[in-house]
Amino acid sequence: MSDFKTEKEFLNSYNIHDYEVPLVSVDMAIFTVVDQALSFLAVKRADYPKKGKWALPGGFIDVARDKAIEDTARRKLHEKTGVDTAHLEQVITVGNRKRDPRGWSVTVVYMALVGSDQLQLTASPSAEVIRWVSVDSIPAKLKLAFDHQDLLNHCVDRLRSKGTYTWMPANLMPASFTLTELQNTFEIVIGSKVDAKSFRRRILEADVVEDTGKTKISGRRPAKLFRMTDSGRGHVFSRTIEGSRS
Amino acid sequence: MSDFKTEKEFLNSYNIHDYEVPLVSVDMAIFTVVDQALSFLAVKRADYPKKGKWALPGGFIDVARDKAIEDTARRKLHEKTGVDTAHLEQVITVGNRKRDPRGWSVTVVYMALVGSDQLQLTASPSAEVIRWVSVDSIPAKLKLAFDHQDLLNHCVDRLRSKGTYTWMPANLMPASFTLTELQNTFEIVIGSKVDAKSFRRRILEADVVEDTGKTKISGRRPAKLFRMTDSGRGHVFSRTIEGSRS
DNA sequence: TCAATAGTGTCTTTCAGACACTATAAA
DNA sequence: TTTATAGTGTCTGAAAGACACTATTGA
Repeated sequence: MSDFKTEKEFLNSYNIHDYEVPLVSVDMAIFTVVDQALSFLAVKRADYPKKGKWALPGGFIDVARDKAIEDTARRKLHEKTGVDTAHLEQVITVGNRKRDPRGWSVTVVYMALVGSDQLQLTASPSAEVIRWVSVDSIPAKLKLAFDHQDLLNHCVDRLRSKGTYTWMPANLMPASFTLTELQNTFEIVIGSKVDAKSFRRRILEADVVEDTGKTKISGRRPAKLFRMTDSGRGHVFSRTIEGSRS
Repeated sequence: MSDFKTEKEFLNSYNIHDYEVPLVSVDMAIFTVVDQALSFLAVKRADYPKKGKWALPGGFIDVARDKAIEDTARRKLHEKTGVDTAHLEQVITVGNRKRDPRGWSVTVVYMALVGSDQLQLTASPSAEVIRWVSVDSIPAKLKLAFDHQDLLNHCVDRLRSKGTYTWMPANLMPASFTLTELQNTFEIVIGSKVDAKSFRRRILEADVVEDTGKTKISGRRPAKLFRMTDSGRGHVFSRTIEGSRS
């Protein structure tokens, strides 16, 4: 390094373009439950590289527009789904020389959970095609570009794992829901059946839901409708729920 | 975007320096236990910006040398401590417009745990001054530059939290250790006393240590020396340990 | 009244907390 | 023989699993 006299002098002479720098992007795994299956949002790439291939939604940080990385994530989420408020969580950052043909590339991966009621898939400006895909049965045609399958797997693992000891999967629910519907969503997320009594005990004792006073009539006996409490939003249970022991 | 005919044509014309890109760095919270206190490694910055201020060790990705981000982290770890093998874990990525005076900056933060026996602080090439600092009592003179105190707090929180349900803190131990020493380290990490019987039961039933056959004579009754098992390396306990209930 | 779904009672199991106890060495 | 530290026996308590049970509706 040269020897500058002051910080100001140093900063005046500093130019990022004098250095070999990596690309930085944000990629997103946006989850919801569609037809009883945990699904993520896939987009067909409208531009090079990997034009026409399916991938996770994402893009570059707009240093003029985005104040912080999370803004980039929220912007992308809104562009694709029209949704603003949702559970948004940073999962991992992957960076290496190989993952993008344009060169050394870093991507910050976020996971978003959206309620299956609140989505209205917005056609993005670049007229990309967009669709929900079940995480367990991705058709051969939808093989994801770059290392996006790895990134997605990371997010799915995190979601499944947190599903056993946090309240997180509740963010996949609509504004009001029955406990059976909630249990069903948890089962889809963690991938195994859980006992109704244990599940209800856990939820009701944790103060994470409140009765709306309404009921839902669909099957035979009407079911009470609940909503999430604000206080429960980040709840972590003291033990994991595992499903059947045998 | 322009309309290229092929991916190759697109890539040939692509130049990262045509875009406004953020800086990308790696910062590290390197932990060990010194004098019964959880401590991290602080370095006195040898260059601008923030020359002369204390900070977390870190630096830019060397796109020529580092194949992947973790290589950058391992390189920094080795430069500062001379240690190669250690628990290394990505904690968070922070990126925003404000954190670095050079401009929009992203840092990928790693946490490393090193055994208090295996360190030999290497003077780094830029002749930085380096020292261990207790995380709970950082002297005013060592106020960290940039947002490094926030980054450190994130790492400490993660370590404390994982200390209650994983085997992670064992990576702070020397190659062999007594269960009392191990318990002591866990107590330092999680910040509360734990019951000896509960602790031993948990550890011994989890198959994460094995008897070395040797004993350590220091206090009165000699204590058995154990070592970590390889199989236990990533062990997650099924419940948290909390320390005293009252 | 029966089928189907909602919701409960209650016993067992697992593992942490509490704490009194025994064991083994040095001085 | 005392004292300090290592290490154990065993009871209690909290929360999950198992599963049989009751409740409420529509057909």
